[in-house]
Parts: sequence; C-alpha cells; structure tokens
Amino acid sequence: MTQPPKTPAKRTLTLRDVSEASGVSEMTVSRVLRARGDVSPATRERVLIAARTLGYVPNKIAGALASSRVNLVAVIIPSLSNMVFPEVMAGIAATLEDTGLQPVVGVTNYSPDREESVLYEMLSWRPSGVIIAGLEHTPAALAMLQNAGIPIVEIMDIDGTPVDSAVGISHRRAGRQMAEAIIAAGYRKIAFLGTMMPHDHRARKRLEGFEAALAKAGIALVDREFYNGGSALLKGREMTAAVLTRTPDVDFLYYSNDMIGAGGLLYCLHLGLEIPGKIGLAAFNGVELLDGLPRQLATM
Amino acid sequence: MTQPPKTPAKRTLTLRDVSEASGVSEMTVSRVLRARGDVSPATRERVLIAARTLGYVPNKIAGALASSRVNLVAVIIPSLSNMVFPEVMAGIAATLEDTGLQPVVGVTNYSPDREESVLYEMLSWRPSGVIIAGLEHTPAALAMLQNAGIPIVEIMDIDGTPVDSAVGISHRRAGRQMAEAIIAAGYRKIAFLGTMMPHDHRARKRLEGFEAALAKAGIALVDREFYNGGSALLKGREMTAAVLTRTPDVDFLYYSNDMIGAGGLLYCLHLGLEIPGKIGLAAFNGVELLDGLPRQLATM
DNA sequence: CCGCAGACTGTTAGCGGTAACATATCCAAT
DNA sequence: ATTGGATATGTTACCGCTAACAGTCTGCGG
Repeated sequence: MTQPPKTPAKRTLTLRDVSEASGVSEMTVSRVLRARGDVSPATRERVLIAARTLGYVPNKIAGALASSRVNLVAVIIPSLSNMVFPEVMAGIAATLEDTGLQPVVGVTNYSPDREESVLYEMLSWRPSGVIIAGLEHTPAALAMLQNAGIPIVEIMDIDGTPVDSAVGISHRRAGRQMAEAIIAAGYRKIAFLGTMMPHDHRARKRLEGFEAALAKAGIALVDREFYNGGSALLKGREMTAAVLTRTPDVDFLYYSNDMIGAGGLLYCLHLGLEIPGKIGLAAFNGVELLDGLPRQLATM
Repeated sequence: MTQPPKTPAKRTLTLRDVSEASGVSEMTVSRVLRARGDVSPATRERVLIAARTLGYVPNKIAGALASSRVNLVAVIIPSLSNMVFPEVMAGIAATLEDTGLQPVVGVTNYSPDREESVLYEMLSWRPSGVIIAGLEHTPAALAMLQNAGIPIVEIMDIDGTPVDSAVGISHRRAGRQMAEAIIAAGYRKIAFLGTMMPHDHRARKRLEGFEAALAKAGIALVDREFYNGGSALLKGREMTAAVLTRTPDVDFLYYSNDMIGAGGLLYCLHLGLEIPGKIGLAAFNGVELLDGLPRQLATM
C-alpha cells in the first residue's frame, strides 16, 4: 500500500467553465457534447478542444434531473458466485451494448429483504427499466415495481404471474422433462441433491416438477440431500458421498446445479463407478465453465 | 413471455406530494426521510405513514445534485467470468455494507479503451470514490482519475505507480516465488500455460517474475502455450495435451490461473500421470471454487 | 430589394431535492 | 415577567444541466 501526494483538489468543472473557455453559451456547449441540435463545425471544434483540454466530465446527475432521462437499467440478481448469473449479465450487457443504455447490477444473495432494499435503492436513481431475476418478491417490492412507471422484465422463470413481462423458461417443466428422460432411460432409484436456500425458487420449482413427474410414473425419490453455501464443487463431492453411503443401491443422481453436479461426477469417476451404466447423473444450467470435464455431465 | 395490462402510469411522486398528504413543508418531509435534524415524533409518524401509503421513492438524482453527495463507489474490473472478480466484488460489498456506500460495477473485458469509457461513464455520475483493478491505464483515463478529486484505489497489483493509493500483491514477486519453490522441489523442465490477453498485466507480470527467477537459476522455460477466451477448464485440458505432446519430457506445468490449471490437472489424472512425482502442476489465485478437485492444485 | 426559411446561438425557467438561514414555540432559569 | 436556548418548522436560493422558446444572421426566390 502506497500513498503518493495527491493532486490539489481543484473545484470540479462545469459547463460554465467550458463555455467561458470557448467563448460560447453553456447551452451551445451542452449541444456540442450531446451532439444534439445544430452547431457550426467551427464552434463545435472549439468547444470540443476546450472540453478536452480542461478534462471536463459532464455531470449526469444534473443532466438527468433536467431532462428526466436516465440511461441506466437496473439488473437485480441473486448472486454472482453461481456462474449462470455472470453469464446472464454478459448477455444483457451485450444486448444493451449499442442502445445507449447501461446495466447496473444489484445482488440480493437470495434474500427477499435484500432484494427489496436493493430495488428501493436502484429505483431511487430513476432507471429507465428494471430486469429482475424471478417472479417472487415481497409485497413492498411488488408495489414498487408496479408503481415505478417503467418497463419491468422478470427473467429466468415464467412459472408465475409477472408484474409487466417475463422472459425465461419453466423450471417446473424442466424438472418434469428431466424426470421423464431419466425414467425413459430405465433408472428407478433416483436421488436429488440440491440447494437448500429456501429462496431459490427456480431450484424449488425444478424439484417440484421433477417429483411430480416421478410420482406420475409411480416412483418416489429414494434419497435427497441439501446444502447451503460453501464451495459448490466440494459440496457436490461430499453430498454424493453421503448419498452413496446412505443409499448404496441408488442408480441416478439429479443435481440442482452444474457445479455440484460436476463435483459429484468427479467423485463417481474417482470411485471408478461406471457412468452411465452403473449410475446416471444429471444437473441443470449448462454453464460454459464445465465444458472441460473428463466426461460430459447431462444438463439442460 | 407474457404481457399483462400495465398499471396506468401515474405521474411519479415527489416530496411535494408527500408534504401535501401530511400537511407539512417539503423540508420537513426531507428531514424525516433522511433522519436528519429535529422533527417531532408525531410529525415524523405522520410523514412516514404518508410516504409509505403513497409508495414514495425519493429521487436520489435531485438529492445528489442539491447536496453534492453521492453514496456510490465505482468499481471497475476486467471481467466477471474469472471467479476471482466476483470474489473480490463480494469482499468489497461486504466491506461497504454498513458505510452507507454502494458499489457500482463496471466491466472492461480487459480492453483499455473500454476501461476508459466505462470510467468516463461512471465519473459522470460523480461517485464518492473509485476502486479499479490494476495500475495500467490509458493516458486519458489516468488524467480523469487524477482530476476526479475523489479517492482512487487501485487494487490487485502493486507493481507500479498508483494514482492515489494501491492495495494488492506483487505479481512479479508471486511469479518469482513460485519459480523458486518449483526449482527447490527439483523440477527442471518447466512449461508455462497461460492467458494471451495482452492486457492482463497481472498475468504478464507473474510470467516475467517467474522467468526472471528461472533465469537466475540458469533455467529457461522448455515450452509455453497461450490461449484466448473460451471455456477455461476445457482450454486447460487442450493446452496441457498440446504441451505434453510437443514436449514429452516436461516435468512441471505452471498455469496462469486456477481454472486452466484445474483443467490440466483433470487431464493429467485422466492420463494416469503420477502427480507430483512424474509431473508437477501449479496455478494462481486460490479461488474457492476449486476446493472440490480430486487432488489439490498448488496455488497461491 | 423585401421577406422568409433555414441555420445557428442565446435566454429563461425549471427538474426535485437540500443547505443555510429565518421564524415561531415552549419551557427552564433568572 | 423576561430572557435565552433548545426544539420544531418554514423560506429562500441554488445544485448543474436541459427543454422550450426567442432571437440573429445568412442566402435566395419573387
């Protein structure tokens, strides 16, 4: 840690400084910097040079207040440590790339209360829109979303009623289809290994769909194991070990996310279990990260 | 995707609405909502109820302009897909937790130009401080940082001259120490596998330190392999395969990050190579994610 | 030679809050 | 009763920028 002398804190620059430096009105400077309205090339040039020389950085706070236009989109997600979310963020950023809009991330850690306060905080900056993961929100959060008067997009889930619009997949159906595929492949002694976060509604819905489809085929889970936090890869190993010990005749392991699935896969390979002969494995998400595993993990 | 009818867009609420609803001046409402200055309990109660009933969300844009105080800290990092950065973000968020400050993330994708524009964009919101990864910036970015008149913290590297203050480790020294440890362990045919991003200065510095220490012991790298993008785990496998084919007598593989190191480790295990007997492996970062590998990867 | 449609630049009035400074009010101490 | 200070509330003047409108200055057709 080092601390060199700091540059003398000169008063921050305003449009007025640029206007004085270039001999035109503030309004003309504003027009030049926003490339809006007609300005003669000569003036434009003079203003740009002055702005660059001074090192002027416009004050968007004032600009936003005056124009009541804000180029920000609030993006609210539960976490950054499950790689799905950075991947989603990258997608959003890429889409917004040349719309003039800028994503601003808020992380809730799967806590409804934090979601509510993060949302409040972000709305107080009057963004142009909100992208929020999931359809489950506190009553207050719902009210805020409804009253915000801006587009709201709820992503990554469509099993429920959206405030405005929803984009994503049905996790119930995903769970159901996975169950059907597993049954069709001939497995019968099926265990579930997953997150316990009571607020990971998407994982919950997958499990519900999964169990419903099993039940329709007259099958029940032979075992289930839950976890919270920690290194997902390691948890996957530990949980798999626990299940295999407790229920030795299990023939299929369904994981609630790719990372614990990968841990389980590595563990089974380590044990020398024949996959998918002796035991089958499947997970959810299809994150790019896992492409390098020794054996492909079934995912969706 | 669904599109239910949207609630009628009522004009957004202002302090005036709350003040009229509660029969006090706007100033008093402002005081109540910011818990600043003396307000009688009775009035406070009335104002809070009015605000809650109306669903008032304060406008921080106006507030920030009037008070020239902004509770945001700009955090600028190269990427979200290397798990180090989400971990750093989590640390920053935890530290800021009860300071009233709020981190806002910007991602540069290791591009100096994007860094410059992201910085410009963020500074135009007049944050209270900047946290930025690395010490290398474009001249324009440097000028902005110097003129911003706010605290600047450059993180994750200290091999260079900070604008204001720097926190982190020396990557040159990290590379050097790793080389020394490897030599001390008796390895001599050492290969490097890493990122090619010309702008990942930290990886570059580790390699420089690494090679310098090797040179001092009269050793040169027997091979090196670079990559760009893609799934890191998979790249680790592929690169390892390439090196082992091209240079069969290599006895140590030094990876520039944990994820490709993990891919390499899995590949070596798959080949049945004796680790660390026949061949040694090491990487960098120590991300939590990897705790679940079949064998611990040396890292720092 | 006049008038008028652009092209260009300036003026004015806020945007929705907050700092700073009044202005009551009330009660304890003189 | 008078005063002073704490408590409680209101008033005024911006913060830095932009929308909307008001000129001014061209060149050109009639």
